[in-house]
Amino acid sequence: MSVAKSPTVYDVAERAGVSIATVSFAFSQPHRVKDSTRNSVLDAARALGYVPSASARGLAKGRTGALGLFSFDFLNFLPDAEGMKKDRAAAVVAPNDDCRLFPVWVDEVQRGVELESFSRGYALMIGGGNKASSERAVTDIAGRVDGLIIFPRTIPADVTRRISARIPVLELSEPSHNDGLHHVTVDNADGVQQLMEHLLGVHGFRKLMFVSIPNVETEARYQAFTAALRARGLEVSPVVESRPGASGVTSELIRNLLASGTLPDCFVCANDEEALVVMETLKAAGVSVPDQVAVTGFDGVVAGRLVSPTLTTVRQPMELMGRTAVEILVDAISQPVSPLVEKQLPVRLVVRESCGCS
Amino acid sequence: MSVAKSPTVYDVAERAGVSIATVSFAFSQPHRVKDSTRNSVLDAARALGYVPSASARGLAKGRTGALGLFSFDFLNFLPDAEGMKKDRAAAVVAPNDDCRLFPVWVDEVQRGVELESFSRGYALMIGGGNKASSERAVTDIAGRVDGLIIFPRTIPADVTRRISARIPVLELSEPSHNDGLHHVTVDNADGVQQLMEHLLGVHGFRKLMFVSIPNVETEARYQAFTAALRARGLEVSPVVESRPGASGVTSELIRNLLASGTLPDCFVCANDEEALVVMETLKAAGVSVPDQVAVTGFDGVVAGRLVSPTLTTVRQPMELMGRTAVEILVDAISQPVSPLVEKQLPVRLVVRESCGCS
DNA sequence: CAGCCCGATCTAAGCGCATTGAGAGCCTTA
DNA sequence: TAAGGCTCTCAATGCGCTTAGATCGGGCTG
Repeated sequence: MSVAKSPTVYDVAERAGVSIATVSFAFSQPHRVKDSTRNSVLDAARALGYVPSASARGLAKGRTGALGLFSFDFLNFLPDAEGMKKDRAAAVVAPNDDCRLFPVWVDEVQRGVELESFSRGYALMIGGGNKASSERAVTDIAGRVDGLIIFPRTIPADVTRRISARIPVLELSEPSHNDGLHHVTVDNADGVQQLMEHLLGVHGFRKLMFVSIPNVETEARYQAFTAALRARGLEVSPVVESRPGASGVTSELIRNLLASGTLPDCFVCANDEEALVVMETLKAAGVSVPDQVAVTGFDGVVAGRLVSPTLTTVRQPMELMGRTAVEILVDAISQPVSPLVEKQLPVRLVVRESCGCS
Repeated sequence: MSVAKSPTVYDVAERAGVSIATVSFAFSQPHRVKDSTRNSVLDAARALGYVPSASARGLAKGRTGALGLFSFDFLNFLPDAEGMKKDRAAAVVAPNDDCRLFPVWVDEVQRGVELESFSRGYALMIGGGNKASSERAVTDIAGRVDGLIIFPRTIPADVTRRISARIPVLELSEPSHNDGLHHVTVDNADGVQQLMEHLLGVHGFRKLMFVSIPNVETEARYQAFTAALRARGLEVSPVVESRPGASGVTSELIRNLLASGTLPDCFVCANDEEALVVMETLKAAGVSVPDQVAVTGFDGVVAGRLVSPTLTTVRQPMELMGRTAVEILVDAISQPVSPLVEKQLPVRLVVRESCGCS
């Protein structure tokens, strides 16, 4: 409210009858200042309502004391977001209760990043933005922090390269050769192998199809999928390619399979999001899951526990991924010449109903 | 990785053969610079990997372009957090699958804050910290932003007062007289009234007990609770006082009620968190919900949909609360002498199983 | 052709803090 | 008593950027 110019070190110094250096020391290096002096400085600061400017501090120290997380652009990413924004009134009365929109895995990772940052004394700067302003948005937040975490496939390589010359940058993705970034990811191959052992061994499925948006993450999962099939001498069907948000494509493919009577025993989806679309499509087509066909996912998002049947999946340790990322960045910040770190975390099979287990 | 000092406006200016002012203009006021000049500046910036320093910019402009959100201290707030941290290995294999810990309502509000901030071109600074360093932590983030959002009962009044003299501050709580803060809250009274109409009208309950940690929010809900009872001439039992995280207290009280055979028709809980504790306690005591006693909550968190029976509750428009908060702050930032805003948002009854509906 | 105006660019002065090197007292020690 | 060693404090400088005001060439007008 009050528009009074906010007090600075100068004001505090004057009121306490000392120099600004002493004020600064009183806060940052208490032992260098006599007790009585420090107290009078702190009193003056309190009386004036002094709040140190992080901008000035950051500029002077060459560090901001904050970490950055560049998030997906939910405004474009989430199918309903635009509609929700347009129809604000509707949102009031019928708030978004769709767990496919929140929390997604990004949110769980973010929670881990938050917790670990706070406990290490860093503030967290979260950025996001629409595609159009993407580069602007990311350099904007890069300029505010001492280290940056980014989600896979959100930022062009040349931009991350430029930023990583300034501060350490960690991407939550499979290591990419010589990209100058730290990496934290999960053991995709092992996860799929655990899953396939269950599907092939316990359920005895023989005909399985992989559903995926092709990218680096899903590629690793697909390789493990085909390897498991080949190891048992089973046939490998072509991938069912879906597209983000475009459930139309997936549903058309599934309808074709239905029409030709070539439905597999199980749809192995590259992630939970896909799996939920597939399940919805099957339900709409009157196909029973898991009686007529099984469905599995990968990630372990909350939505998978809310659908019926509940989703069998491979759970990623998302909070831990976030914490680990912070840990690596903090180390890199304190030791600027340390080598790039690439860490792979374990995953865990979560058997629920959609594979045919009860 | 590279420890090369990162380039500044000076470097860019030199390479482009212009003054630093021109570099600055090329970015912030493109129309003031001739096209050819601007291009050569941008080329130079790109070639050097220039990333503007937000600290310097913030200092020069007197604004940071970021909003702040001061979060609960989850490290102390969440019962399991400490254990999880200690046993990191366990967290890897058995990550936290408990929806009572995530997402809680705070997280949903945060999502709204994020989305609205991004779409308005603000970055979001998230702060948190342990109680010991609370004041330090909050002034730290206050020093980094142009406006601050805080959750109820997280920060002492004298601290918020001091900060609000510097930047606009909004608390997500019932307005408190003359505290110098903006407020966004929900219509607690209306929510409870909708709920009570359902419980008294549809279900015909006559004996209801209120379960609560007493504070400003729950007080408003309790008042509406007693008002509804009195309006129908029903008796008002004393509040069952619970304590955060201390399910022991609640369960002891409930056990007493059981022993004395004075179980009510329904436990009306001040929020979902309480309700989940009550349901768990009842289940442990072998009492069937909703057959022997009904339970209701308030908030509409995800966990309420995952328990069995699913939780009847009053849903707050959490994402909208976050968005609204940002909206108010952004206005306040652009018009420093505007009056304090207090906004109340509508809520909605969500009837599920725990009240006895199917 | 002098006088103006205007666009494009530059010069210079901070923004609020951290930090270095030096000064001012004061206490020890020889 | 002088010299040396402390402790506490200060003056001064720079961090990288924005921006008001000055400058400098044209192009126009009369």
